[in-house]
Amino acid sequence: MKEVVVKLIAKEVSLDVSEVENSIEVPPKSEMGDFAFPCFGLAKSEKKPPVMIARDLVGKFMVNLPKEIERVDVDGAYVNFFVDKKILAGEVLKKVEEKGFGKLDLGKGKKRLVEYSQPNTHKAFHVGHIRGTSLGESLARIFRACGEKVVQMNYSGDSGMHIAKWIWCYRKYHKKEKLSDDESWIAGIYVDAVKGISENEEFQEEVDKINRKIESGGDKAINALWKKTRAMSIKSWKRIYDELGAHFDVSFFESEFEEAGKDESLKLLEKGIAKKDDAIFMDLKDFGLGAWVLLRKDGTVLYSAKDIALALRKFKDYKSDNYLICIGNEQKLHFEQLVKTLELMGLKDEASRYGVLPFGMVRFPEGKMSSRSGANVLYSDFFKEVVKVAKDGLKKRGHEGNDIDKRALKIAVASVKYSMLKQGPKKTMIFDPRADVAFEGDTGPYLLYSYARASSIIRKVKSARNSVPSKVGTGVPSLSGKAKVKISKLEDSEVKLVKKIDGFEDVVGRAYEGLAPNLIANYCFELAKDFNEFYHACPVLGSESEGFRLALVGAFRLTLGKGLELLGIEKLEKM
RNA sequence: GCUCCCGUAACUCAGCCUGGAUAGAGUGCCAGCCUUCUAAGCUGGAAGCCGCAGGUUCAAAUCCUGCCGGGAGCGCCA
Repeated sequence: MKEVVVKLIAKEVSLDVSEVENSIEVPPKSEMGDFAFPCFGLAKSEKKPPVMIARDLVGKFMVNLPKEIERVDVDGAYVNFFVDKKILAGEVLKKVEEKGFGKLDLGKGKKRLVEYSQPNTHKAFHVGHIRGTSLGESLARIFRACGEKVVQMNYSGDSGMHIAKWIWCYRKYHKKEKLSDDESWIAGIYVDAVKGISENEEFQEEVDKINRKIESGGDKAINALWKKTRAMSIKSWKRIYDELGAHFDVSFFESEFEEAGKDESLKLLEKGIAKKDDAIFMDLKDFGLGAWVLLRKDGTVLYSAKDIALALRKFKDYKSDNYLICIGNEQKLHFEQLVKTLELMGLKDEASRYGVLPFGMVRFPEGKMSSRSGANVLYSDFFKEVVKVAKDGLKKRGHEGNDIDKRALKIAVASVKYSMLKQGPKKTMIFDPRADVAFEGDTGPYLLYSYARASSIIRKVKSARNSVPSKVGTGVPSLSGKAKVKISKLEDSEVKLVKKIDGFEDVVGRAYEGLAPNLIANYCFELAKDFNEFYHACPVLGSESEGFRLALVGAFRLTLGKGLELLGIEKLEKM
């Protein structure tokens, strides 16, 4: 539809097609038209006031209006175009039915590695991880929808000082307690360790000693304890990832990169790329990136060195056009230091393919949801609450059934993921469990509900068709859309919905370019809103335009379904 | 002190990349709508020096500069 308008304008104006295309806008109100062309920019070259240019253009357009355009109008310096809604609706329904709908080729042929989630063993999987996991998963899906080959990668911190602290604390204060895979117990010991060390400086020396023992692998008892507790943490993530619908093609652990990281650091020192004083470090002050320590003064390895080794592994085994890493804001500098170091190592090309998407912290409104793990809120504690709210909601509305727990969980996950994704990734987000887990308005459950409503209509038609097969040809129209549906005069809410559906691929493209799943989330909400307005204004079953409306419901359902998939939110046929 | 991010309605946020027509949602508040496809819904209303001050432009929430306020980071945590 837009192309028709573009062509029409380009013929009369001294701009080329792409310039016209970029300047076309959608008017703020639908009564003003479907497309608008502002004439301000032409004033200079035409040497005429914009208002007059607009008036002249409209005059020219009127002479030979293509059938897709109903009429043109002038409003100040704008030329407004009104398209034929029936033709538009027909085109949109046809487009949605096509196999490749929602698939773009912006990233065709591109290979990408996405690293995200990165939980630490022996520490809490907290709400910040939920944000990162949701973001990374959604991005991976968007990349794929745009034609990229994507490898989803997790990288977990199973080695390092935090492990030493945990083991130190367990052996010193909690030895009598039975090892448990209960998250809050595991996280609690870490918190206890941090507290203990901050109270007595000598304790850090004890921890350092354990750290050296872990790294050298010489102490059998410590090794066994590490192995066992590590496995417990990892086990607890499996359930979390299942619930969150996160998928990883490959999982790496820090412990795999200790040796290589150490070797690489020593090599850098030998080559004079790294420096040594107390510790071995990269001097990046000239680049405004400070100093980046690779090995401690006792020679043990830091996560910086491990990240270098990991990067080399990525380049070697997962050669990609882009290596994206999705991490918390507070680690931004660290990765800038990594990229600069790779550059200094002579890996300029690879370094330039490294991309960092830092996301903001998740905070809670003051005084709420504090937990024994400090400022962090554990995944399990938090989700228990949300699921309960979802289940109560289902019961309150009479949605019983033996799969109520399953549905409550899906609703809870949708709620949390949606509120994590609907905001721009950079922003520090204030997560108010009470508000964000409310299920009304701009929320995940609202999307699920809208989807379920559409599904319900379609179910009704199908069952009607099954029970009265003889009527197929007359009363109940085809759902496949292959049969032509008659489109009579459209209601406003129908037009609105059609136009919104039409905008889906555009949004996917922008989300892809901007690494911004929030655009898709916002779109899904608008789409659902338009559907609900339509749902209210236009009865489907038994109406005169049943055929068209059914097709429209189907198109909506399909589009929202694709949007939810890109967000990594599981659909629900029934609430 | 330096670097990065944020500042839009009472609250939580879109819009800013790529400047255009009276700045949009949701929540909360007020007033309505369930004998009709799921009321987790729909309709209407009140509510804004778009942090402040300059600059660029025919046109600035949007671009530039400075300031103010909040957050994060800045060598042996990850």
